[in-house]
Amino acid sequence: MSTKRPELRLKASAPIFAALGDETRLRLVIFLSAAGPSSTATLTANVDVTRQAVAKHLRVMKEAGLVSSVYQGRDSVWQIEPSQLEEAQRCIELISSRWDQALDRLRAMVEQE
Amino acid sequence: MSTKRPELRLKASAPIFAALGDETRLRLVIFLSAAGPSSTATLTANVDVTRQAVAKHLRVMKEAGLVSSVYQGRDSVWQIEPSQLEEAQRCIELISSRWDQALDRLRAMVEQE
DNA sequence: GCAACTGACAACCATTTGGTTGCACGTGGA
DNA sequence: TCCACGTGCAACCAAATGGTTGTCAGTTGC
Repeated sequence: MSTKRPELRLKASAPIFAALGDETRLRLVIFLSAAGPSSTATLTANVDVTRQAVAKHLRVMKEAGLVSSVYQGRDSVWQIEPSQLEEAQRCIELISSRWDQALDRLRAMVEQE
Repeated sequence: MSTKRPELRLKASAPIFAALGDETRLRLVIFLSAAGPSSTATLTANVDVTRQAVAKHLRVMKEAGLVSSVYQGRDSVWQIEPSQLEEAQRCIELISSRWDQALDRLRAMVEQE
C-alpha cells in the first residue's frame, strides 16, 4: 500500500503548518484568497510591515509550497497553491480519525474489564 | 451573522498552526492519535529528545488548545483536543473556498474584456 | 533618457525557539 | 520507611525567526 508510512508524509507536513503559523503570513494568505493573484507591492499595502519583510514571508511560504509566483513585467505576482492546503487538511483529518479510533479502542477496553 | 469578521478567527488560528508546525510536536500528536491518552514518560519514549523538551512541546500545544492534560497519580496524562483541530480545518477550508471564488471572479473579468 | 517604482540581496538586531543539564518535589511500590 | 520513578521549574545556550535599513538592478511611463 502506498500509505504504509504516514510518518513520512506528516514529516513533510510540518513546514506547511509552520508556514501558516505566523500571523502576518496567515494574513497574506487570507488576502490572497480574497483578492486573487497579487503583486508583492499590493500585498505590502495590506499589512503593516515593510516590503522586505513581506518578501521574506512569501519566500518562506514558497519554500513550503503554499504559494507560487510568476513574473509579470517588473513585478512578481503571487498566488495560492491549493494542493499544499489539501495536504494539510488530509493530515488533520488523519489525526482526527485515528484519535476517534483510539478512543473507541479505549472505551472497549474499559467495558471489557 | 456571527462569521462577519473572519480575520479575527484566523488571527486566533495562527497559534494552532504554529503548534502543528514543528516536527517533534507533530510526531507527538501523531503518537497520541494512534495510541490514545498517554503520559509524558510514554511520549518521551517515542521521540528522540529529552523529557524536558517533550514537556515544553506539550505546554506549547496545551496553550494552543491542541492537547489537554489530567493528573493520574504521579503522572500527567495527555490527550488530543479535537475542537482546535476542527478550527484549523475550518480555517483552511475558508481559504480554499475564497480562493476558488477569487479565481472565478478573475476568470469572469478576463472573459468580459 | 530619466525619474519613479518594484523587487532581490545583504547586513544587522532583538526576540523566540528548541534543546540541553541540573535540581527539587510529590507519588507509589517493595 | 525508603528508594526509585515521574514531573515541574529554572538557568542556560545556539540557532532560527521576524523585523529593520541600506544598496543595487531591472521595468515602466512621462
